Amino acid sequence: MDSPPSRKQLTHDRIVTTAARAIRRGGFHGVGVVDIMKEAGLTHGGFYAHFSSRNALLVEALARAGQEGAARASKEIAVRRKQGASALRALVEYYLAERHLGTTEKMCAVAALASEMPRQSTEVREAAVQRVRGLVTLVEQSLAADVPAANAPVIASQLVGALQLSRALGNNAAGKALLAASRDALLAQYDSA
Amino acid sequence: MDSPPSRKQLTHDRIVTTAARAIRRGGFHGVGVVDIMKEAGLTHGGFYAHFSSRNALLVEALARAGQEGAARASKEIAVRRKQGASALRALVEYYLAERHLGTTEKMCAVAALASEMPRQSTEVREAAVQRVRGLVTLVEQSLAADVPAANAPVIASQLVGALQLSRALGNNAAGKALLAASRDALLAQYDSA
DNA sequence: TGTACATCAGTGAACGCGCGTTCACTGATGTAC
DNA sequence: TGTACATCAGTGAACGCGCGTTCACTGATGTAC
Repeated sequence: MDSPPSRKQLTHDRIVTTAARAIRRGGFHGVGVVDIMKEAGLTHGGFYAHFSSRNALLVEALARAGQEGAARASKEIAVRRKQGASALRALVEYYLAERHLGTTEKMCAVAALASEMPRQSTEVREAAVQRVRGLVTLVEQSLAADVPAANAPVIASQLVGALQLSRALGNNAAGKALLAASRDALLAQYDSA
Repeated sequence: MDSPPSRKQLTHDRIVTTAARAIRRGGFHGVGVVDIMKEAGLTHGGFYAHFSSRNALLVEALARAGQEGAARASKEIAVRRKQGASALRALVEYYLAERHLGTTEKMCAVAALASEMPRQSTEVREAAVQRVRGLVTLVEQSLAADVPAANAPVIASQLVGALQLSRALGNNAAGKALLAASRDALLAQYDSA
């Protein structure tokens, strides 16, 4: 069924992957068509053979950022689980790791973009809603059996809020302290172990 | 000591107030010099008699947004306290009110701008840190005597995260449900009453 | 109290620049015979 | 297997537009005498 991807599909993919990182790094407004094409090793002229508009790229980039973020989270959670952590502890310690104070481009799109989401076009906002849902699902899957699933959206909010506020404080003692305090609070409340 | 404000000071103030609302409505990138001046009833040419750059306005606007937000919060909290709510309940019910799903321009600058803060210039980021600190202080002042002040940053994160995620979900049932769940979770944990 | 002048806040045209978008073209890939 | 042609992905120059910023000017305010 899957024919091997054409050259064009490969290029399209590369542009989307590049954009998925660029928006998490620089925000929706932060990187332009020219920069993304350059970063993907192309000239900007070919852009509209792949996307009907910049907006269309943003939609695809958000979806890609979600896939990448989920895949990375699963991997990192698996590593921590093998070391004996509960699923929730694994998620919390991964998500609120100090490393994420400085790097946003490979992390959660929701944490990177949340406050800009309501200001986007309809299509981008719809893609953003899917990202929020995806994050909530990820949390849900990490809850211990005795924690009701209804807590997942609240925990997701806490994760996002904590990462954003600590990033706003900076990659320094203040930021790290807030991360640590948030990890402790979440684990004390929801980690039965 | 305070001489009456000059005409120029009054105009300056009006521009800053306009900008403080504009950035919460449209984000740091969302509104330009021309729009802000127009909204303040002026032409854009006079801008640089008041500010050395757009960036300098952003710094002042953030500070103003903080003052306005704090004043509004105090007022709203006082109203709820008079009706018998605890300080924390008053804060939580004010901050996570459904009304704030649709309106950002008079609400908390941190919730409106958090994910954009790390991408700003040094001066704007410094002003942003002050806004985060201000929010934490507001929370701290609302904690019951038996709740350690160390919880304030975590609670602030939860407030910001919940408001942002529910705004991202939209001004609809999904958004309202997340707000309500977050209010309940915060009050169950920290409101001793 | 009235006039002459200096100061000053705000105007509006203009600038350079970067953005999203378009398009005629090129050079490579693939197909027909 | 080789040649002739069609298809197609990507190039690079150009566009209109809006942005932040500059500046010569105007009209109002305030001061000196």
